[in-house]
Amino acid sequence: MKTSKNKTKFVILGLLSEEPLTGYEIKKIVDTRFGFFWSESFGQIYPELKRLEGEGLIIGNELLANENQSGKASKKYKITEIGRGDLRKWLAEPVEKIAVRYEILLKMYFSNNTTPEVILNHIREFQIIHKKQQFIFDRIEDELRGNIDLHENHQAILTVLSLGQKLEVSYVDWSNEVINLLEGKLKNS
Amino acid sequence: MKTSKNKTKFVILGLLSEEPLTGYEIKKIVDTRFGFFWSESFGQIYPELKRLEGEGLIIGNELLANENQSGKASKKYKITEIGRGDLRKWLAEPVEKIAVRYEILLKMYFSNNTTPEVILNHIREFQIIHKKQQFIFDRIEDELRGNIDLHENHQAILTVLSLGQKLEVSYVDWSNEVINLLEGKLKNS
DNA sequence: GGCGGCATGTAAGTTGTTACATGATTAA
DNA sequence: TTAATCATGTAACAACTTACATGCCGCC
Repeated sequence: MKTSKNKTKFVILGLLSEEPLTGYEIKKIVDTRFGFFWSESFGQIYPELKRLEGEGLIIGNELLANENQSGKASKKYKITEIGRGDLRKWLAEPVEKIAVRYEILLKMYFSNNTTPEVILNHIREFQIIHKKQQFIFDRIEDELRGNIDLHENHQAILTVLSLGQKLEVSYVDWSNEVINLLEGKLKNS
Repeated sequence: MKTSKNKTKFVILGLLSEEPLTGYEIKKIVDTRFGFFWSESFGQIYPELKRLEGEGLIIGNELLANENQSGKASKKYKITEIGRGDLRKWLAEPVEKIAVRYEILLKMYFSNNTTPEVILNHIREFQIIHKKQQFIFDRIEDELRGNIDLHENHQAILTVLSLGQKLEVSYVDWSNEVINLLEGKLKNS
């Protein structure tokens, strides 16, 4: 089974399977809810929405400027039955292996070419970012556990969040180890 | 400080900072040693080597077919002092935030649109892959700890590996949790 | 004789980012 | 009045993948 590329399509279909949305709203949801494991830009979303409408997988409904809360006309899309079919088919396809890029590990690997101080600063910065993210995730978890029926896919959201939390623990633990190691090295020199 | 894009450049400079290499060897090293946090294709490496040579950051040395172990002529590149300067400059620049794409979390998030069995199969597959990877990393660690002076950047390699190991633990733990949850759901239905 | 590994390279296509243009409303 | 938010869309570019062409050597 050949796996489908063009994941933007399925991000859109997946989000529209819950409720009708505009392109702008899709982008916002991807940024806030999927931020730690996915990203999409407007330059991908808008042309893709047009394409999917052309294929009959979604249908758009124009809203006049006075019908929504903004000053500009917008377009709310909803998924069709054909769209749901494509979504289900993709869900059953084999999962593509995770794709990651950690520039920090590249710099760590090549760290012989610079001073320990330079690397230490990077790791400290890294740790600050991930401690913050850890805090945010824990907040989100509290909120979700307090409102069990806010989303119909409540359990799925918690499961996704759970991997995010575990990864943040790994990042913070690892940076602690590296900071200790590098600080020890600096003291002995 | 604006961060440099075009990371292929620094992967090449970084690897050449240790020893002269051919394009083919660079690709092999990226695949085997950086595989879990980075990737480069031939289509990126070969044109980039040409460009870097044109800029005087590296210099290539042609080897005839009979001078190496293959049947084809090859080109060994080594880094210049200017190249080392660029590498050091990049090492001091702020680190770009990690970029990840977990298609499995997308499917998890949208799992309401399919059956628990479909998701369960994906998670089981995911777990098999990451248990294998965990085993491989532990092997590499044993090997490295047994040969302390194989590489001059020995400690850096262990540090990079350490994050890989922690991430694999997260993946395996998480998939265990999800498998238990979904199997429970299937029994109660 | 065929396959896998060594080895280089290009072309075409896809994917994704960034910047820009447009423009109304609301809050500081 | 100015910045932020809502909102859509395109153009240019940069990054990256995939397939292909070429060809020797050693092994089974």
